[in-house]
Amino acid sequence: MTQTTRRAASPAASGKRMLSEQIYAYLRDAIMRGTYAPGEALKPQDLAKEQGVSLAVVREALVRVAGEGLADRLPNRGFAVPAYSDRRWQEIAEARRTIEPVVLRMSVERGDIDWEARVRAAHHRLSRTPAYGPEEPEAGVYYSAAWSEAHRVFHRTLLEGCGNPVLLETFDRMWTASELARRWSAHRDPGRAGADEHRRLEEAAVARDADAAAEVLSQHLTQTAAALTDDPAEGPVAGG
Amino acid sequence: MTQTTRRAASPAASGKRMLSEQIYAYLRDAIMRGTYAPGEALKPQDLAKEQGVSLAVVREALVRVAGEGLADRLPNRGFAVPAYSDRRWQEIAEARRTIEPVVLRMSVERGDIDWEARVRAAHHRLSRTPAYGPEEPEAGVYYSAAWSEAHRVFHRTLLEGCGNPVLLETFDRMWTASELARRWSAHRDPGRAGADEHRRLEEAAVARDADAAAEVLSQHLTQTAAALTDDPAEGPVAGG
DNA sequence: GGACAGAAAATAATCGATTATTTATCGAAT
DNA sequence: ATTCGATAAATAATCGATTATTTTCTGTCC
Repeated sequence: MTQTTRRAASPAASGKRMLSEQIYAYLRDAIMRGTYAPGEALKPQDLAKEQGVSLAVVREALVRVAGEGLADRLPNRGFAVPAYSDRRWQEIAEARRTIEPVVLRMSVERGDIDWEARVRAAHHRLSRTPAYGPEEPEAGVYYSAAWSEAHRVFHRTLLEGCGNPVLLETFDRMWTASELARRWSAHRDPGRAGADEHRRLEEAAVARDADAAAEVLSQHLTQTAAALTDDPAEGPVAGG
Repeated sequence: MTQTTRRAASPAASGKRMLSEQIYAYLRDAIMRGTYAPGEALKPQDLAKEQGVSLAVVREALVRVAGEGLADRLPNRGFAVPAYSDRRWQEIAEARRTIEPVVLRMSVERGDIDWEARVRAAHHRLSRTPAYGPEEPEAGVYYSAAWSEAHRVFHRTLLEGCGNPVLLETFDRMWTASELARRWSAHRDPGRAGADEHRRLEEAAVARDADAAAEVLSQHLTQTAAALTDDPAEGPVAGG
């Protein structure tokens, strides 16, 4: 609490030294990592004591988290980790299948050399990052944090050629929802990632084959969804 | 302040009697209506005194509003009405052109009879609602609140046949951003609405002509963007 | 006359405590 | 034994005040 002129307590905290920001980041990360079970109540008092801050900052962080869809809010009943149904996950997956191929097509048509280079770099990093790090095998954690981030960056980079921040914000939102829902999906598949599809995505992108890229992405997303809904043996695809 | 057991102060306030909710609704409406100039600071103290509540509730409302993109937030510098550039508006318009026709196609292919009926109802209401009500001619207000709402409902209803809440949330978000950016766009066009295009949209939808519907919507959005960027004389289209 | 340092004012961020609502507990009546 | 109702505990929502940061207003020095 008494943060009298505390400077850069968190690592690499250059510009933002706002207490609520830290708590927000903590909550977001904790929920995404599966620290709290779905449906579990997020009690401001417990969090405040646990994090050593006042109720106000916890509350502000919770409001932000809820605004992003990472927490449900019931009037006079507080906040809770959202309990995504399989149906919900399918809706998110369908939304991604609907939007991302179109954006990817735009990206391939517009992206410049720098974009191509970044796609190559992102794919390289993804392909060389082990999906399962030597991390502690907590419940609900299926991929290393490094791989999850590399995965996200690759998919985002693919779309960044479109040059439209609004569309990229839409991607970010859906990716977050997708990752959260996937974590708690009933039929989650801890199988290996779709490395081959990622490779084909990269190739189609730098080859400027918009149709092929869009098609591969569409299949990739479809298989991902199928792998989580049906029997895992059917589609050994895990990536998003 | 002293809200000792205040019951249903606001009209039709049945379920939600949360102070922060009211302030949130007020702020959202005020910003969308253009009550505050773009770039203007939203000072919690002033708002708190003005609305008769404490800082905490104003702060919570501001955090929510900022999360929706209806306010900018600068660390240690408070909140402010976002100052959208024309470039920003074009990005939003492009995002809508990219996504909405695809969703409309899906909607036309999936919508049931009930959806058809609601499309007809929404269009009827829109076509019979005067765009310019006898409201006080405040600065920045170009359409009556009733018409704006009917307009939004019509466009949303067109897409609701898709049956995917995630895609509809995306629409809601973009519509909000679009309306806000349009209000403060440099080249705003107070001309009459694209009533004819709305009629053609309705026809194509209930006729189950997905291609035509998507094409008309794409043109509609393109013309709307063009009308605000170029000389207003070029494209006398105002609707979204 | 302009730039700079320092004090003063304004505003943002945070805190501790109060009030209101919901949830849990317990006992009486059927 | 179960349901209903009142009380007690827990938790959410709100408030008033405190602390920290930024901005504004000086007056001085060059």
